[in-house]
Amino acid sequence: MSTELFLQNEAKIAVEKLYGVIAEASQLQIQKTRKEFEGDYTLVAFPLLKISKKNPEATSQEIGQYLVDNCKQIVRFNVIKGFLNLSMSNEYWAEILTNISLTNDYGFLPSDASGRSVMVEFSSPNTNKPLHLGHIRNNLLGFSVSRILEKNGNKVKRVNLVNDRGIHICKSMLAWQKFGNGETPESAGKKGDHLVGDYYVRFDREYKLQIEDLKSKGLSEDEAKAKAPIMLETQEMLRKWEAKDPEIYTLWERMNGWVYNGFEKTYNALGITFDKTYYESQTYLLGKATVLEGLDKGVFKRKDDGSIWIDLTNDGLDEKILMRSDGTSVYITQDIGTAIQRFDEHHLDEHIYVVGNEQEYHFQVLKLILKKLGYKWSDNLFHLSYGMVQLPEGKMKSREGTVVDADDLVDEMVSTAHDMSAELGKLDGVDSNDAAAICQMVGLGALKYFILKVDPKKNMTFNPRESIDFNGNTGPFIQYTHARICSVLRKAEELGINLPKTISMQGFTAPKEIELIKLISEFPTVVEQAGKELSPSFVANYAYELTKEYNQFYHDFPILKEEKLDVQALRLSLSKIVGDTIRKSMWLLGIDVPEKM
RNA sequence: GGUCCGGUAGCUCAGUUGGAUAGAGCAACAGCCUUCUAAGCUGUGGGUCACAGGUUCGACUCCUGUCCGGAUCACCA
Repeated sequence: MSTELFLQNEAKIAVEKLYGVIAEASQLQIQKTRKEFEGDYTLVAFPLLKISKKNPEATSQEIGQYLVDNCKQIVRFNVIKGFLNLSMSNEYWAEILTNISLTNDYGFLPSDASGRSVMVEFSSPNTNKPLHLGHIRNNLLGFSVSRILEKNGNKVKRVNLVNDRGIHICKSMLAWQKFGNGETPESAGKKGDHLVGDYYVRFDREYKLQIEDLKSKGLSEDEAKAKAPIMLETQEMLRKWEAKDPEIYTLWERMNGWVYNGFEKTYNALGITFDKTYYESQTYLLGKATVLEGLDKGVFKRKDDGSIWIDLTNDGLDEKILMRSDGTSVYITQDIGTAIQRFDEHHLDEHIYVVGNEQEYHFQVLKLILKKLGYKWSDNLFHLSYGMVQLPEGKMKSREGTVVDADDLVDEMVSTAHDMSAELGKLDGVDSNDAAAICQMVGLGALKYFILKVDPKKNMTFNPRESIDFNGNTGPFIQYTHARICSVLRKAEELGINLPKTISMQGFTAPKEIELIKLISEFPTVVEQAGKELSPSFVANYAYELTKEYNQFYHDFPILKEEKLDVQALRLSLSKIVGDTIRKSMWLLGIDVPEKM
């Protein structure tokens, strides 16, 4: 039980004994005491005035006195205005710390604890261009949220839905066919996803030229766009693909294969894995039967041209098309089918889609349609909608070449980590393999932390130069502190100093130690909160706060050099547990921590 | 135009059932390594929490309106 809950209970008893009224939980507000006042936790008196019928000071005074007299864990109190500040006993904190050190994976629940099964879909790349900064946010969020949900006691399945078909895929195929001269990733010395991306850009260039050409011949913009020969050819290619034309199909498989090899490298570099990968080419026909069923049930209606629609105007939305007049399906048709299939096959309790906020409307519609079709689980579909990543100059635009490429960015972060480590002399005498591993960890740590510390739903600005920071509120700062702690623990072992089994209250010498225990004891609540809100930023900000607090402690107090043994024991235990908590927090973010750096 | 999201220090961000004098980092300046890792620690300066009303003992937080920015409302995905 957290200290907040404990105190809330004690305060409830106090209020009942003193005033004969059982207070509501909402009237018993416990919060951490602000640093400038003495005390650990604070009871806010204002909501209780109606019960006590006394002024804030008198009410606080009475409750404080009662608690000190009747609760051995509370040893002191002071009242400032309407705030009752309570101090817990050293024995209480020693016991908390002992319990934490004896608890396996403190703050983490086993994955069957909730009995719930959750699917998280994220990444969902197109196979016509390489991953960029926007995908990085998506991948990091999806992966971290999966881990957070797992440690909240859920069974989690990470899935990727690859958009491997459609007109945009044909564009890069056609451009390669026309202008590629048989170029391959090997012959070009390029990652496959980058090579294919180049042809996607090439298509666009060609397309624009043809549009201009047609316009100069008197066609309107729209006509030119529709009649450009290269576009007509692409549409023809898509028809052939759908008819499984052998030549087109082979080309498609070949080029997608290049892209998958490229993606795999990027995922590996980022440390991202999936339990299952779905391909749209295998799922895009799903949902059609459901749409026809819905038509029979009268949930949908058919227009004169044969297209099928749902009218959502009564729900504050618009009309939405579900099947084209030629009988082909649109994007949402597939999502309807996929969702039904996944809930049937995997007995899911929840499904989370990690997709950018530009698709909020889409998921709103999807949930509503499934609800109208009678699927009760539609309430358990969540769109984890995250904001855009912008550059200082504004939005990234692939056509203007302002996108930040994922591979380039990772490389740049790692090489900066390398430069900085070398400059600081951190790599002196370190084995070159170890050094490379450390720089990898640090560079990626900087990038991942930078992105995950921001509330997912907010847009964020990424400055390629300034964002590569390794001091202050950054991943490397947290990693560094972990390495420091490891160093202390190594030294302790060398000196034959063992970690104590239980912590003695005599060891407390400073409020800083209690401050640290307080923070560590909040870890389970942080994990829970992050899971509830699907927000890794809670964990990131917590890790930073804990780290900062520990560094102050480390700076001000000797650990191994402390001569009083019970004090030394406490500080060593505390260091160990802080290190563990940092590592676990960072693990939840998908960030590795080094033992040396 | 309708709907949704955001606006907090020069910059990047915290601030969660409404609580005390709104916090960090970066950048700037000034200190601290014969002592467990200085990628650290300490200090200084920096704010009309977009604006105006309202609710209340108390509002960055809740409500209404206005302004600004973004997203979205395709027989695209």
